[in-house]
Amino acid sequence: MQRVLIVEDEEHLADGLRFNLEADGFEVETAYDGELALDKFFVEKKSFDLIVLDVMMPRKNGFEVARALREAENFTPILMLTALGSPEDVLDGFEAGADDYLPKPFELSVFLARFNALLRRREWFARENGAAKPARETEVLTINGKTIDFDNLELKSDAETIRLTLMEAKLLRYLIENEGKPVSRKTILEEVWGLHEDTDTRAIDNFIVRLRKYLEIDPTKPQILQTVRGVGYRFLKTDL
Amino acid sequence: MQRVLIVEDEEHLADGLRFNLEADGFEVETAYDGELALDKFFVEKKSFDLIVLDVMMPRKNGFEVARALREAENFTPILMLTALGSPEDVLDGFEAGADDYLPKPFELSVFLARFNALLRRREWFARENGAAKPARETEVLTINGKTIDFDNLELKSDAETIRLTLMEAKLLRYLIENEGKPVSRKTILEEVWGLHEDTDTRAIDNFIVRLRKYLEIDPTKPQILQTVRGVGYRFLKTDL
DNA sequence: TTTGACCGTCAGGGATTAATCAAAGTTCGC
DNA sequence: GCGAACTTTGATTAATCCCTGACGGTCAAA
Repeated sequence: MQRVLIVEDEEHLADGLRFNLEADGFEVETAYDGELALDKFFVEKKSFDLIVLDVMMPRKNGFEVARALREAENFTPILMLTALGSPEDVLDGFEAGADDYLPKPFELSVFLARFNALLRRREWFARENGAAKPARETEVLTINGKTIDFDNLELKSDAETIRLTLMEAKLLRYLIENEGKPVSRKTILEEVWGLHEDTDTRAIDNFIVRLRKYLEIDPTKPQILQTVRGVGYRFLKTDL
Repeated sequence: MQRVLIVEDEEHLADGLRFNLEADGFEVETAYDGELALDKFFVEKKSFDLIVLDVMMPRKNGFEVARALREAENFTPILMLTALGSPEDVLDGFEAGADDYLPKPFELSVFLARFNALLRRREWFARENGAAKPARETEVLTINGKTIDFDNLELKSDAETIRLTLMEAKLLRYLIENEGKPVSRKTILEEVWGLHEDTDTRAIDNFIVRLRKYLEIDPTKPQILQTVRGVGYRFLKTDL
């Protein structure tokens, strides 16, 4: 169970947040001013997964609390909560060590979204750091007995394995993503080549020819990479 | 140097952000729509420390890009940037996998604060976790009759024993860990050399040449350490 | 059937990227 | 500091991609 500390002097708001977070399965503690908050860490030696921290409080404000924690090498994620919404205040918050800064009043749903985003960031960093590298999601598609593997930039059949070049892969990938839908030459140039100018080129045709040789049973009778005259091309998945 | 990807179709805004981030010492790449952004990851095999992601873009919007990345187990922090500021839109953004959500128009200073907060979060998690690295399994691999022994940095065949240098071993191990998958030069420089800058160097090539001489039956026709033009290299295990 | 727009195809060249190798630089132990 | 082992640089050569542009074929409307 994840542990959360709410530091907020408005009891009503603190209780409201506690209620909602507990409903979501969090273990919640509250502190009604900055001094009490710091005591949780430095006197009671507690630790939390996240701190919800108000700025304007008696005795020690949120900025001071955040700074004190960071100075003490405590890097618990902080979601700062305050009525001060000017850019200067926001900057102060981040500068003090906040991870997010949410001006009051706020929608509960938005609060929860930001709250959860902060928590999930930890999970994600942990996964990124590769402790567990689960089986690689190989993004594959099979056409005419050929397996398209964008992860490895290759196209395998029983007989052979063809290596796709960068442009081949980009184009094919784009067409597949728009499967069934005709895509105009102009759009392809923009999306795949990044060309926004209106150039007359046979470049696309060339790649289509090559991709057809790779994929089609009979390249002269395209089933999968169809020409849509006057428009462009379309990828059509006939089987699986 | 930290690497940032800006995905934004308004060229003016993208250029402005690039200018400011580069001034702060970041290495910036831009993509002008969602498709091009995904290509950076899935085709060019690049990696970034942070993504600045616009929502409203042609062809593939920011929500879709974010979802696609998270589904592919890519957990690069995302700072979402958009004109859509209603609570529903914010929720959509976080639900798609964003780490922060900043409505346009925004003050540059606020953008930079949130941007930096996201990056520093990684540092902080790393510090929290100490140096918890998973124990390395001593795996022995045999290629073309040569046994690779990373423990002793040796490469044994019947005839001889080749001693691997540190860099040779690091590079080889990294390629083997990504067996079958092309790894970009940039990624190799980051993961093996620890260089985050964009240097033009032939250092990798040199080691590839050497490793090929060690491992390949015919170094002029690489079977195991293949070149993937425009991307980098890939280790391919042909037999056991 | 004619006509013009559109598409398929291919050879060749330009541009980019990689391989190679020698030489210089770096690091480390002694 | 010296020398050996290791790594990187830089210039040159080689490879490969991708685009250009021409030509011929095909399609559909008049």
